[in-house]
Amino acid sequence: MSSPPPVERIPLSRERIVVTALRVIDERGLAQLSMRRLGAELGVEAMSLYKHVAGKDALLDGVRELLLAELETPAAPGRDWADDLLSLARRYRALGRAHPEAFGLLARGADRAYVAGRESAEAGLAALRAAGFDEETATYALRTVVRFVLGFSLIEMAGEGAPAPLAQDELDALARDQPMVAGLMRSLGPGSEDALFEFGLRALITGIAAMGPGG
Amino acid sequence: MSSPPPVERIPLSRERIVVTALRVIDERGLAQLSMRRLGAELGVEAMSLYKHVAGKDALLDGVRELLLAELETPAAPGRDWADDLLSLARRYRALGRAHPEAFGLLARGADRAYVAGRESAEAGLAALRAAGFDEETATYALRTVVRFVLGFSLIEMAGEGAPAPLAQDELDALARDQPMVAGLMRSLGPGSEDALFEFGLRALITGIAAMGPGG
DNA sequence: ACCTGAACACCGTTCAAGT
DNA sequence: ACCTGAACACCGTTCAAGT
Repeated sequence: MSSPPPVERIPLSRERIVVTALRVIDERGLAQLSMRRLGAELGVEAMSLYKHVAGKDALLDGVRELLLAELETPAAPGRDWADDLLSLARRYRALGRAHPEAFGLLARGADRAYVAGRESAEAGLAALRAAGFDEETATYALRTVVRFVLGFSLIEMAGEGAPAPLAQDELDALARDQPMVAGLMRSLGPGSEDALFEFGLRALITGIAAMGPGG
Repeated sequence: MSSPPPVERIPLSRERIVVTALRVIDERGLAQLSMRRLGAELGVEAMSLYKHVAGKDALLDGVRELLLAELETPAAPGRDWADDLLSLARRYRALGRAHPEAFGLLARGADRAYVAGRESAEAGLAALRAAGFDEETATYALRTVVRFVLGFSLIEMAGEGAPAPLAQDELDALARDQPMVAGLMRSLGPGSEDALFEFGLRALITGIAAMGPGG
């Protein structure tokens, strides 16, 4: 009876810490995440976090896992292997668009993406084998698509808002000496990312098809 | 006569600072580069650097330019557009292998790569146009290859030495539920990067060829 | 058991002062 | 003109002390 009312404060836990870290990154940017700020966000001193995560690197490992957990949706099986790979690639890029500030974390330890997306990956490999690809070619095909989309998105998300800050004299020299490159530079910018992604993905799938049993 | 012997000390300059910064990154890693350490390396207090570079971000801009300047070699024209694109891609990846620690800087402001590699880029575009590709398709083809190789290398260089630190229980679950993905995981590692790169590049070129006038 | 305060060894950057 | 010293507002992390 004389004890105080139940405290509002939810106890710290690794999960609460990691979820809050991702939210801070989403809202303020990766560079703004510090142990001290994260502690403040949780109503706690920074030093308390160390009871639940080994350090900042371990915290970022947790954020990466959380991110990749979002990748896997109950992927409906596609009509064929090409459909499966297109779907996997597009869901990957959508993850980047949902968390552009955090996406850079996925550059390191990219192999964990296969565990996170294991159901989609298994379906993709099965579809490739069913179409007559041998094990090695099927493996390379899937790894190539994953590498492409991860690399593509990393650069896209890192580029955010820095289109082409070239000095005027550089642009003039370019227009004089390499006019086609100058034309290409003008086409750069966020507006062309969707088309570029689909172009590259289509080229890759076409090229992979040519390496299969029928190619 | 009474003046001291000419000082050994070379005066600071933006170029000396940037060149030294790249050396520090190459030798000790990007995370180890600080204004204070760089000053020490140059025999100067950190604060003196601010007379020559606006800040750490401007310094890293300079390092990126220095890096990209290495990309351009007097590229002998290839036999055809596919040859030109293959050569550009391989020189890009070689740059990554030469400076794995610094390569991550190229994720941001990736468009500057076209200026740095402008001679190769112009040659590639010219070869595509000569083969009958229209301007838009030629532009997308070149941009796709550049994006692919930059993204591929970024992930490769960021991965350095972290093959697949999966826990045993994760591996067991994977072998049970997604055996093909488990097989794929075993194939990961630095030893397969060359083959993966060539596979992806070949697929991409094949797919691009199929989008050209003869496809 | 869980959280805190103080401390350590660092950061990037500014600015008045020295030479 | 060029460099420095001291300072400011931060970092990640450790550890003895508090509750």
